Amino acid sequence: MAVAAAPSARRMSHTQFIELLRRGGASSSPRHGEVLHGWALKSGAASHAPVANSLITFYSSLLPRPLLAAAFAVFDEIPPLSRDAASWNSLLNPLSRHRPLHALSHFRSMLSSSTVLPSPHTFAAAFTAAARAASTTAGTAAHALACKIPSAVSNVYVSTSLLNMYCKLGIVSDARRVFDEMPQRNAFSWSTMVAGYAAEKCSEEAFDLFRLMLGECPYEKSEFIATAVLSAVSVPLGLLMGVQMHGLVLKDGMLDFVSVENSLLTMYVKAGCMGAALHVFESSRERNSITWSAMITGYAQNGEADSAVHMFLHMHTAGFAPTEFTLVGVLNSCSDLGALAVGKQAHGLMVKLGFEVQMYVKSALVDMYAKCGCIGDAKEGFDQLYEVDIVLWTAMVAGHVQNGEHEEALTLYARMDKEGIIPSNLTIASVLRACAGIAALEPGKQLHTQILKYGLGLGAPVGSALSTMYSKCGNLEDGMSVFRRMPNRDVIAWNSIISGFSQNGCGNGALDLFEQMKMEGIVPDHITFINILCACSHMGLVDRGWDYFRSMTKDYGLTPRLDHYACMVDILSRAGMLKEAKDFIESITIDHGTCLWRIVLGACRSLRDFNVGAYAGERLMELGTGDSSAYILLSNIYASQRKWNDVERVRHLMRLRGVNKDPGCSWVELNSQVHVFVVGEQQHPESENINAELRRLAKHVKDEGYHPTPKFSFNEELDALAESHEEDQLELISAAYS
DNA sequence: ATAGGGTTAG
Repeated sequence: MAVAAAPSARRMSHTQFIELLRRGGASSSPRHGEVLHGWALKSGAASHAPVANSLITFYSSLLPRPLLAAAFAVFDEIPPLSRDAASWNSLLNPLSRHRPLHALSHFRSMLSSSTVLPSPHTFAAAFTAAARAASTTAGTAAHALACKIPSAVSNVYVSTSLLNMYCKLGIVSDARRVFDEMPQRNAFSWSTMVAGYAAEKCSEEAFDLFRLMLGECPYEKSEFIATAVLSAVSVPLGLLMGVQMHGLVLKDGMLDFVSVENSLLTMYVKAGCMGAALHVFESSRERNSITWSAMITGYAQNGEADSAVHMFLHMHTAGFAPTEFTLVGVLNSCSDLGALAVGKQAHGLMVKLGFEVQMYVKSALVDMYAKCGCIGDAKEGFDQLYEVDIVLWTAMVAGHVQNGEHEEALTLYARMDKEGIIPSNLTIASVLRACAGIAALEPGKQLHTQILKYGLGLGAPVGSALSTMYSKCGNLEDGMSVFRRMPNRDVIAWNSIISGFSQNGCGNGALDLFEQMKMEGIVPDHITFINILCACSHMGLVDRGWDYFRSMTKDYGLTPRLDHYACMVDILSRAGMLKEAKDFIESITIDHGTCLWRIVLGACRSLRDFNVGAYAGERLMELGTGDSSAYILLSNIYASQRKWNDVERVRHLMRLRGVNKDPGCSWVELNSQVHVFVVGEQQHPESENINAELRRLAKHVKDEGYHPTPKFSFNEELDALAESHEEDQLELISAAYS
């Protein structure tokens, strides 16, 4: 190393020293500085401010990690009276980036040192520190001080830093005031202000400011401002502005920047336009891991989980290593799809790449195992953790809820509570869903008091979950009163209350609420239409059902999903329009599996329509359904027509496919004791008394004039099994005991 | 002589 040659070093001037120190830049080895540092100490040059300041800068700009401790040591070695403003500033600047709180105390020491005055550089760094430390107090104090020094606030560097500070503190109105009062602006100032709007999701302000810039100083546009505007308009309703931005960046050749392309792609993802996103993706000249992540999480978040998984595999083939974002995206999709195999593959990659330690990646993993039904694996991952954070607790609780293990979710929550873990709003929402799932009003009310205790308020998702809990417990009035008190009612909140009305037999109320929702400017989504169509089904409103079904696509651009088709089939079937239901199903182009035919078959049973019934049943046989009741219903239809060959064929098919009927089961909780009843079993110690009481009730019902519809079955045993699927339990009881 | 603003997109 030429630097270390002592004789020449001894004769070195300070200027030469600084030049040598700067030579390698940030990529120098620490050793390079240490040698020069040693010389500076020996020769006494280290007490000269310019030399020491350069050393501080050297140490603190080393990559990949600055040596802040060494920089501090150099600062401490300068005799206090020899320290100039640059000595303080050269340390303050890196601290503001890497140790913002430390930077703030360094700034205070500088102010009280009384040997130097703060310079514009000082304020630029102090504002950055306050921004990074998220300290509004320190930031506004520094701003007040800077106002006393005219040269500071008029400086474009300083005022841009101040602007950035207010943006990062989330006080965008003050940021705009700083921006408007700036004597001079450059590309940084414009993009910082727009990024501030973007962070607050002020799409229109960001877009307008960008257009203002294009008019005033088009030469200042940069890829940074383009990405900032695109990020600002990346909201569900930002598509119109987003498309205009697409035109602008295309015209300006900005798409050569992969960052701009990625932002554009993300804009389409957030607008739910995966087709357009895919188009951008496919026509991109350059891709990086962010491009892939954006597509994968985009598919995951837009409910196209299989495309997400496909994209993930495609990424792998293209030779890109997964990132934590792609893994989380693919894990979330595996959760939705129940795709355990791919999920395990992602788990393997996670371990290999060392992402497993990141809390939110691990949460996604636990969540995936929980939702794929491997609650044991989920629990294992969960229990292995040294310190479980609230996100993971919530993932586990939500996993139980998702798996239908509502009691387990409540138990886990009780454990959390006992261990003194403070729940988040998401935890509470999940536990409320568990309560709603089992109509557990008491625990639900206790959660309501906890919401008050922790001051969680009725925002998303707590308010909606609470309202749903009350409605599902049959307490529609409380559901409605929670809904009324929610500060911001989003589409989910409206969906909750609409489904509450619909499920509690208030179909008209549900439809009124739907109109009210639209008047308040809330855009209905897929779920809204499921609720509305269900309400129509309950009320037998065929024409209105069709109107809503069409409106969904025509007015809101929503593609009907299986659930919507199922609701329509249900509406037609309940109204006795079985032929229409059949034709409707056969006009559907999406894969609808077995559920639509099963609805028709069920309806044919109560409407005694054997032709459509047999037709639907045969479709189910072709599809190889594993639903035992379908075999029983079809065989009963043939039996009632005395088509014994067909009866035998269906029953043979059922045996051949190993389809078994899970016996119907119900349970009642009484004084904290759960009593279980299984069809065909007399296990309960009080069976005899219970049966006697049922016989008495059935007789009473009969005496009151209720006569159950005669069944068309020939096989009572099979029919009783099919019956246990149906809602009308009373019919079974009276048939069995009359 | 030495010290300065924004690291965007998942």
